[in-house]
Amino acid sequence: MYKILKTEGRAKRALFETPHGAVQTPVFMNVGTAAAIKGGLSSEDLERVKCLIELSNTYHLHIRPGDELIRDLGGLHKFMAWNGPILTDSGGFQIFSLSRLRRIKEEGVTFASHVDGGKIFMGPEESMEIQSNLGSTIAMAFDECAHSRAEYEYIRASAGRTTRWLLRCINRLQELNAQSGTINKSQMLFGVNQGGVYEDIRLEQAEDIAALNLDGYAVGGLAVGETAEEMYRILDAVIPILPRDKPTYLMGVGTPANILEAVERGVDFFDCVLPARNGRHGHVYTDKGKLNLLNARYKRDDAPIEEGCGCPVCGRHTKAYIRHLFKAKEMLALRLCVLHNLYYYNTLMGEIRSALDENRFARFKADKLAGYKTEMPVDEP
RNA sequence: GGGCGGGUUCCCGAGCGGCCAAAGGGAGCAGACUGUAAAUCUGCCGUCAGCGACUUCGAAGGUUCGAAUCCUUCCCCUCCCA
Repeated sequence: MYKILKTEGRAKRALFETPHGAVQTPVFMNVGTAAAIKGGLSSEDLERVKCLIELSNTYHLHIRPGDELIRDLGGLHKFMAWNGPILTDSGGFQIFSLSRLRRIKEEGVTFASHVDGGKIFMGPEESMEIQSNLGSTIAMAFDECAHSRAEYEYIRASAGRTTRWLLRCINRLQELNAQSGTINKSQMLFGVNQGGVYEDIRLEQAEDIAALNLDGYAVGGLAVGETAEEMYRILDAVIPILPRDKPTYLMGVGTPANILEAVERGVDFFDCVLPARNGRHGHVYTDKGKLNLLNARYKRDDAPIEEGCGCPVCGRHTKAYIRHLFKAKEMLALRLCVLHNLYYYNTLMGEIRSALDENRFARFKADKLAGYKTEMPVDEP
């Protein structure tokens, strides 16, 4: 299922086979939380920007339109007309991001729906049932993504609970996969490492879940307030503990620089809202750094976002035009920038894979990072 | 020709003796955004190098310790009546 093709230091170049197609890693998962890429992209656009795997969210689809409805309509793949692999996030992140609207207990979490304020209970079993109804390729274990500034004792308790929840996820998903009527009977499960910025908690929790023979292992709770250096430190400590013969997934990360650093440390899967959100906000990625197309300096710039870029946008449109679209509040502006950014990310991953294939990743990474400092605005390394 | 209501900082628009460089929008400029409550949020936005000074509220005079706010004249705009 997961086959390492090449390694360079701790970096892995692998092939992950799924019932919905093979995924070449390292890979960036394109985030379509509510079964759509924000900015007005369709599943057809995902193909155009070379997306290899899409990510949707359990919590959002459970609230609207409802996972049972999606199951009745044939599952998420059919619903959104995307035949490639889909990973569904468990709803765990919402425990963190809807912090004022929830209560956490051992059984699970009670949320207030951000849509209508109604109470929603979700525990490991509920999350698995929802993800089973969605029929995604990979289900994520229901975890708690605590804030990195949380107290040690809280993080310790939270990480322990995440491990106990994982055991319940495994059991429930096994049952669901065995049921008749289940859309994807070979739905896979990734567990999540937690522990904030505390290495001892991280390591202990990682050892606990590493013993569970999951389909993959995620590192969660990073890029949520700590510095990039702390994040890399945690990765340095945790990744070696996780099974090397299983894919690893750094949840919610990150900037191109973050991804390069994490690949070097052995991460296979990434996902991040940045390319889509920044695109909607007029920020676009290039090999020279991130550009803010809203800036007045692009008013008369008749060059594409990036010279030589093969995306559906750069061959046709200029920065001046896209800036005008933003100023005129045309939704095309958002769409064009998201298309470019996703293409940029997916292409970056392709370049990373080629570099690993040819054993020149270290050099590639150094060159790329140096390039990001060329233009004025650059993401935090 | 008579009458009503008006002219406020780039635009719209509040203010109607001191707490007014002047509310609020818009535009403009810049910043933020990392498992998406996010086509969002924040800051700046008369001039000068300052929490200080200077120049502004159609124009010119005047009243007052003090005026965008009151008075006089003038210029312009809207609407109504002839």
